[in-house]
Amino acid sequence: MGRAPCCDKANVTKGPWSPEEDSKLKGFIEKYGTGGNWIALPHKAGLKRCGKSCRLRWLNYLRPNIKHGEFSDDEDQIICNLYANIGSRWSIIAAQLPGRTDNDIKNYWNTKLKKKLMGFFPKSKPQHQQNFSSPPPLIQTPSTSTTSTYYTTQPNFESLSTPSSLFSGAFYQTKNYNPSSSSSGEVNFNKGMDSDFGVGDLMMFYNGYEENQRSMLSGDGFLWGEGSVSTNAQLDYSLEELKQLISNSGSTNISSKDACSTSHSNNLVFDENMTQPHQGKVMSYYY
DNA sequence: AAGAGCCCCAACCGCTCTTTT
DNA sequence: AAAAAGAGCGGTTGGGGCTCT
Repeated sequence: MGRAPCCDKANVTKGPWSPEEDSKLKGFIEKYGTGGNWIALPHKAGLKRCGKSCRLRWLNYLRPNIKHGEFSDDEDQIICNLYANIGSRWSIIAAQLPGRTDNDIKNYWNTKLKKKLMGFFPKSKPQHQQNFSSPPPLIQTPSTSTTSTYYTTQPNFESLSTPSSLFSGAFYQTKNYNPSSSSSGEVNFNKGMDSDFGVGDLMMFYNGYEENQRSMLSGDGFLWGEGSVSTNAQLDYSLEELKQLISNSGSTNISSKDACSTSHSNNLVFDENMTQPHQGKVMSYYY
């Protein structure tokens, strides 16, 4: 038996929101809150909209302190860094960028940032590659007001200085790597870790050469692949310089530097002490 | 000036996860 | 413990606006 629809699809308005609808929704939520029930909210607010649609509209557009418009270089860096570490976990990435929504970041990544970064990648594999015979090193960095906990295969991306430095490490998205959230706002990366190994799809970038590989996720939460990961050619350009390079030339001809930066500019921290029964180490994310 | 093609982004869809009954 | 309901997430789409020819 299929699941009942969340709303009567025949009797709900779809498409762009009108100013009247916006003001009704905004006014209602400001006065009464969401009541923890989005499904019932449109009826109470006098809107012919699906609850999910109301939620989306509120979260992505109407709620206070939403930031629209140009992303700053700092925001670019944070997005790139987190994407390189955790993949398309937009909600988690959005939590690091006050005022930005997951939808915004997702759109920005898909339409602009990805292209901006890809524009730098040569179409050939790098000369030097390094095989992982053991789990990759962890990053431990001081945190600011927010703390994220992930693991990475790359020592760090120095200030996210350039696209190629961003992606010279493993660039992965694995099906077994799904953070779950608790009501306290803590996200635990413990799914799929009950067994000793999980196998997921690993996407890797060899300084621009993209390919899918199989990856292994061990019981203690480390991920490493069967393939190799580029470690060369970090480019210490500022984002502004990169933008200039993009605009100046379609072909990139950038001298390489050491790929492995040693400074720790991000705020990803691995808490080795956090464990859960039967589930090995836990990756935690606080915000 | 007009048509075609492209780009961007708001919104939808369908799925999984969490909570409630 | 199981089922149902609700919340949240990520992928995808469609249309409006912009740019190019």
